[in-house]
Amino acid sequence: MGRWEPDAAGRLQQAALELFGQRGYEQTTVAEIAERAGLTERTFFRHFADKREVLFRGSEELQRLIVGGVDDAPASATPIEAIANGLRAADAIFDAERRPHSLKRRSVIEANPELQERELIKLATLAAVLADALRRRGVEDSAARLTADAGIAVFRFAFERWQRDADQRFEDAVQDGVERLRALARA
Amino acid sequence: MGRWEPDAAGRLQQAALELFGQRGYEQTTVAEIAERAGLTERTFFRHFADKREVLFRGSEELQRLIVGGVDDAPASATPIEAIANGLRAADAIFDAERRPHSLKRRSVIEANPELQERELIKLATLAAVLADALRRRGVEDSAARLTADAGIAVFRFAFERWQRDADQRFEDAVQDGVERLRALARA
DNA sequence: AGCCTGATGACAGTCAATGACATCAGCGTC
DNA sequence: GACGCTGATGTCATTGACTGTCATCAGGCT
Repeated sequence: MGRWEPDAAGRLQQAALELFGQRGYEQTTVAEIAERAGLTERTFFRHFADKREVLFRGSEELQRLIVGGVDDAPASATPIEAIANGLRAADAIFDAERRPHSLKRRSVIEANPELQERELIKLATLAAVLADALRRRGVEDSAARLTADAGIAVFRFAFERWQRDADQRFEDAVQDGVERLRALARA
Repeated sequence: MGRWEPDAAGRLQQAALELFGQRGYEQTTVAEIAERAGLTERTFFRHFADKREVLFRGSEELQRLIVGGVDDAPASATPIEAIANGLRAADAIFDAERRPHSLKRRSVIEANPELQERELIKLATLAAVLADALRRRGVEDSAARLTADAGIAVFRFAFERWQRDADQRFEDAVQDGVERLRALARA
């Protein structure tokens, strides 16, 4: 056993989510979060760049997973199919166990514009790396950007469905989202 | 003549833009901006909700203008045509005179993630009110949202073109953007 | 045993943001 | 023309996010 309790970042995230849920984001100070996690305020800022980031822990991993899924798509896949393949890979993260945590997180973010800003820039970053992944597959630049943006729309659709329906698999929600997008494009 | 120099908000915005351009956004304090404008820090926060907002002055007016243009579109216009009509109305704001200011502003925002976050949420808000405007025209909900998002893509395209080419009229850039979108949807 | 490393604590400092109260030119009112 | 009201501003105090710097110290390496 180590010198300190393990998983400091995880404890901070858990403490933050609980306090944000109880008192609200703005009414919770970083010092309070740190105290609940058995750490100091200074240590909080060693694990997270700012107060908001504690709610976006793991977003880099999600991004890696999705981009990896795009890269792994067969060469024969069309751009939107490659994106769908990437999004389906996120199924490994969005499992049933994670749902309660995800729902709490969502309600905190929805109650706070500052946090929505952060969420938007995370999605914009994801769009940018998805476009890069498509370009690596030989997709022309503007088509890559547009398809990546459409992929984000599908992601949001699927994520919302997965959160709403208890027994909706994320993978299937992605599939439905892509089909729905195709229908809209046809109309 | 009034008791104070006129247009306090405008002076603050001008001072902020100059200082951000010289020293950078983070290296400039609100007190410095206020001092250059001949005001106090406290007064800055009476005109702007936070330090970032000083760079987004007039975004409500832009929004009103665009939504007004959508509302004014003939009933026979398709959703995307109505959106285009709205975006063209922004031509009244994006004139040649405004370009230098707009370019400085852009370079400041591009250098700072915090400011990009704010820009993203402004665009998301615009998308939301555009979708509302379409629903008022009787467009079904999900189509309204999708078309509004597409409209934002056209806005970004047109804005970028208008900033790059000195003698590109914003109105024309919008038209090109819509045509380009149509071509992509056809492919 | 001695040294190094990396995660943490302690402490001081800056600056964004807010609340409370004071000021005072210009305005209309009587 | 004094009188009081209004609204934009100034002054002061405070909180809390974030940063820089140095100290601490268990565990691993030699």
